[in-house]
Amino acid sequence: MKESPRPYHHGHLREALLKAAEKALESGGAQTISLRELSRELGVSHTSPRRHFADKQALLDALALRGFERFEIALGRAAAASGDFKSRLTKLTRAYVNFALKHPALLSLMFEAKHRVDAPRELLEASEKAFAHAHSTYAAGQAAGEVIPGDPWRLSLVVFAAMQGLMVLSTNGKFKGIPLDHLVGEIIERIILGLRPR
Amino acid sequence: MKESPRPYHHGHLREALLKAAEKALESGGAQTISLRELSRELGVSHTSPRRHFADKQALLDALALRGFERFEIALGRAAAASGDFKSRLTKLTRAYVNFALKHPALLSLMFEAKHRVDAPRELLEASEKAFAHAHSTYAAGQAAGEVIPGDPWRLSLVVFAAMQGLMVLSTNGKFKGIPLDHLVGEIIERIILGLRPR
DNA sequence: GGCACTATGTTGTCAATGGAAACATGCTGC
DNA sequence: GCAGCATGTTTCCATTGACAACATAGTGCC
Repeated sequence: MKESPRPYHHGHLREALLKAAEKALESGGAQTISLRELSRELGVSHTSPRRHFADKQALLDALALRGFERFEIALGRAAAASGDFKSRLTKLTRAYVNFALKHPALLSLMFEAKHRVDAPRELLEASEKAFAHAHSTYAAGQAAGEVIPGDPWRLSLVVFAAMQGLMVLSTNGKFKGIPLDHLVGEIIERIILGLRPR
Repeated sequence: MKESPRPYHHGHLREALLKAAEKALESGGAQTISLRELSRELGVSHTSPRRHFADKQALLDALALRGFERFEIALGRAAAASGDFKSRLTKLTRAYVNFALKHPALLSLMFEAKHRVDAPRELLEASEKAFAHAHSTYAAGQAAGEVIPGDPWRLSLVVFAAMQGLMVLSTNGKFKGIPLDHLVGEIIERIILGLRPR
């Protein structure tokens, strides 16, 4: 039955919808995603998405959730590197920036979804999990005496906030014509100076 | 004719639309703004907004532009304060955070609008103008020998990026239960240490 | 082996929306 | 006082998200 011209059941509709939605997201923002448009692309009827997502928002939330999962993986890989605090923090930060540059619309969607008052708990948890990698990197830095004492969450906030803000303040991956990539090192340098015990 | 039950011309429709749109924005996000809904509230026909805004996006852009203008005023007032670099930077940063906490949805809209590929030039200029206050604060700090030399734009980026990120990473005005207000001083402290000549 | 159950997709329909065109009204400058 | 223009209205259309009722197919149970 797999080869019949059009099997009644799509088979992987949920996956296919998410994939198509992400493509649409990257190429035109969350606003431009239309359930009917997606259905048309996939050759299914315009209401079939409802079997998998109660709501358009539910689809967007699912997209955000997968975003956090991939984000977590990317940060996790970077955090696993060895080296001193500075080099580890740099790796982590670059992973962050790379993700943000590769999936700008997705990242926006992720944080927007997280900030909705009725954000699903799953989403908040996925976000926590991803940022936990920063927490552990800081804790290791503290253990090695390279970082002042204090709540690692609060310390890590400084760098991540700076990176996140970097994205928002920049235009088209650049700030005043300078590629973000070049700025990462500089910013980390400044911040680490403020974190070093003295 | 001003007192007739319903004058044919509204008189301040553009202003009224912007005002109503901003109210809707603050209470439900840009998504929830509907031109027809706004028209109904104002008691005009559902197509009248088109006389003032070619497009829904045009209305949102106008909203963003006014946001940048008010933002610029707030930062300008803070930047005008006297004192040493740290106190001036703190004032500036608090102005930023206050604005962000008071108008979260507007701030998102502002940066989103600025990032659109076809963002109107006006918007970019308004954004530049607002952030120029940071530039001048840094330049003054350098002149007084309180800040390391270097392009003030790049230096100011660190603090503003951190603040902007703080907003994005926080949830409901708090980070790990700590009000953002309390974090501002801490973050500035860390960053200034990295900016101080040594 | 057959039959109910359930998951998945479809058809038909609705109200709301953004947008466009043609028209109405009233202000303003000559 | 009138011609032209700015502003608002009416009417219409295609698209959209959502809903209900129905169709199809795969699964488990006897």
